Amino acid sequence: MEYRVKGKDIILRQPDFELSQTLDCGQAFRWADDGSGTFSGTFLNSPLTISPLDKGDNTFILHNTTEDEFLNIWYDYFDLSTDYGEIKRILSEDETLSKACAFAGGIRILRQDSWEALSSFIISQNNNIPRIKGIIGRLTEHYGKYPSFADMADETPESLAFLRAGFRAKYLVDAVDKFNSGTLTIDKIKSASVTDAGKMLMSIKGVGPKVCSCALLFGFYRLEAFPVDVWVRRVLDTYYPNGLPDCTKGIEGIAQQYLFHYIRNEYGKV
DNA sequence: TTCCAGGCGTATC
DNA sequence: GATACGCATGGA
Repeated sequence: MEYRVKGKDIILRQPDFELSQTLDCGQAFRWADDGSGTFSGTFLNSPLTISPLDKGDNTFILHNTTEDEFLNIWYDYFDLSTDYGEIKRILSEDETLSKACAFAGGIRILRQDSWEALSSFIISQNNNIPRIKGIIGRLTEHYGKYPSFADMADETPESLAFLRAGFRAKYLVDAVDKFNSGTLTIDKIKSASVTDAGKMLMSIKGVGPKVCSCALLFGFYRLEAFPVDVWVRRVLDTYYPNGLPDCTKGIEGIAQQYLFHYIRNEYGKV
């Protein structure tokens, strides 16, 4: 990772990073491509627009930000301290993963806000990505930002009807209530073992193994969490009937992202 | 019209 | 513990 300040922008050189693969691959739902490959989005209360500058040189422009904001927010959010080149070398011991890494080598795991990731993946269940984005878009438009669980304390399934989230609204309300009552806290989940953290998350109605592992991976940066959805189920059935290869140990979640992107392409449905 | 989408709760055996 | 089924919504 190298960067320099240029006026109001930051010029970033970062290999193993591709914007659409990272920002529009189903791990986050609030980044929008303007049609030219420039993405705009928000983390916590900080907005950002980021563009590819020179694909061959792995350079990007972070528009209208400061060096402080880059180092304190975006450096962590884009997981720039992690060497994905090394991770891909490790995973590429396996033939299928080697292909997946080659196909989608620009994926990075975003270090998202825990509550946003958890609530987003509650919304994601038995749903498709365009509609997930629509529901989350209505939620953020309504609140003028992504609401915290405290912001949503008075919501009921009925008051959330405007989301058109269907049966998921009551699950969102249950999550909101459990955090506002202190039955669950983000800090406790963060500091627990991955097993205990999973149990806490699955005490929420509407959070089963899949939503739980997505929340752990994308909202709590637990790289060993391995979400199994219909797509990954196809990968496992096709390539790994006897389980994941040893090279994925500890970084199953990253492997999952490469495989998820790869299999969706194989089926011609990206 | 029917099927499906980054699943899960519930009933039933 | 496994399996079947319903669930809100909307695009294909």
